[in-house]
Amino acid sequence: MPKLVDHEERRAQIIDALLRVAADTGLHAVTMRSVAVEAGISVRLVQYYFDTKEQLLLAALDRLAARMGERVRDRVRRAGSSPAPRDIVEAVLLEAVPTDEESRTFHLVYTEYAVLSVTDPALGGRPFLAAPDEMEEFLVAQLTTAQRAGDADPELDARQEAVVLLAVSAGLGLSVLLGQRTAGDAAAVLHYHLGRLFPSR
Amino acid sequence: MPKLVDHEERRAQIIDALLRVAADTGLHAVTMRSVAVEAGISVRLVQYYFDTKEQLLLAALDRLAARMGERVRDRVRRAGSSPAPRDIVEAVLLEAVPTDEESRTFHLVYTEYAVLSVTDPALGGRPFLAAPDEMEEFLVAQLTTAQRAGDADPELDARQEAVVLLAVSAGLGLSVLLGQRTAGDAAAVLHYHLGRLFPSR
DNA sequence: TCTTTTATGGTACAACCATACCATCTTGGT
DNA sequence: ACCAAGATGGTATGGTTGTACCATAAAAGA
Repeated sequence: MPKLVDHEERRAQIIDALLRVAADTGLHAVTMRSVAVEAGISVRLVQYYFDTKEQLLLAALDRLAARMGERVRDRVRRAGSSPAPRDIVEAVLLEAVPTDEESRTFHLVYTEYAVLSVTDPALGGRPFLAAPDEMEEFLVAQLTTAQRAGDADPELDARQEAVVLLAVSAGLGLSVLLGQRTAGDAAAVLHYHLGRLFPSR
Repeated sequence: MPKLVDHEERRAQIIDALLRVAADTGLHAVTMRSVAVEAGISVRLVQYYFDTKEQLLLAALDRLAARMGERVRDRVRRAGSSPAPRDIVEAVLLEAVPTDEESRTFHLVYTEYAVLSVTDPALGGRPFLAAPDEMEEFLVAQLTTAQRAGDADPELDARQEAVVLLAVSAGLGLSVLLGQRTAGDAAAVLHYHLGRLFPSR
């Protein structure tokens, strides 16, 4: 065997190029050529590591979803020393608001994929379903914990409130992406809403 | 002068064809040819009524935004006989949840445009800004009215709550579009949340 | 009836796209 | 030292897209 190239590393490098292209010229501008140019390699190589464009797009989506999962888990872990449900919930939901550049890229491209999946059958079953469901269960658990601990009104319907929380963070994140609101404003609104859910005492 | 053709009607017919194509094969599948086929006319005619593709897309976006404005105003008018702010707010926000097929088409295509506008400079300034701002002011007004009438907790920050409402309805609408939730569920969640904002007594 | 304007069809063209194919280095094993 | 296999470059091909161009039918005004 010849040259020794780490395939996974190469693939990651190409996918990162794709994400950069998608983030600043749109998912529709992602072509074999544009990705190759952005990655600084030849088109042939993109073909070599991802046989077809569809496979390239699917691989990029997988990486995106995995990376976003990591980011959320990191947030939970970092806020995990103080086990107050309110802090955990706020940390997790804040991940939906694009603050740093990486976050913005991820959410923009992810949203582009999500919208595309509505009409493109090839993206049909993808992780657009699983992740939100997990998240909903997680939020329900946190809310009921808080209720039992007396940190949240026991009259609340935890499941409905969880769905509201998910919708709020998605809506705020989208408005930030569209440039209607700054990330700071969105974070403040989220903070306010959580303040109503978890009365300080 | 010859044949007598109502230009506006023709243009509307073509734009409707575009919306149908965009709604069931995606905005990326909107091409001069696909629109012409869907409208049952020749490509040349599409060129004739909209000189360039960009102008066609912009005209379609304008029509879309206008039509959505109409729908919201209709809702307000229909719920307007009983002037309870809560009913008005619920009616308006429910418009963001795609129930009937026309509503689904509109919101899907509108969302596709909105996401596209992030990366496409030609869609830069468009109505993605104006409409939400108007809406925010409207909601603030309704909330403060309700507070003065004793129908809502005067402790609430009307502006923050308005932003939350906007985010909730956008988030719920998106989740319905993505097939994560039914329109009925989304409406129920919205109803629940409004129930918390406007205590029955 | 003739002409001028409008509405339409068809086609050609240059650019771009995904992909298939052919060739050429490079290097690990023998 | 050689060779087989992996890694890469270049190019050809068939299809699609937006748009420009050339034609013609139709009908309103003279």
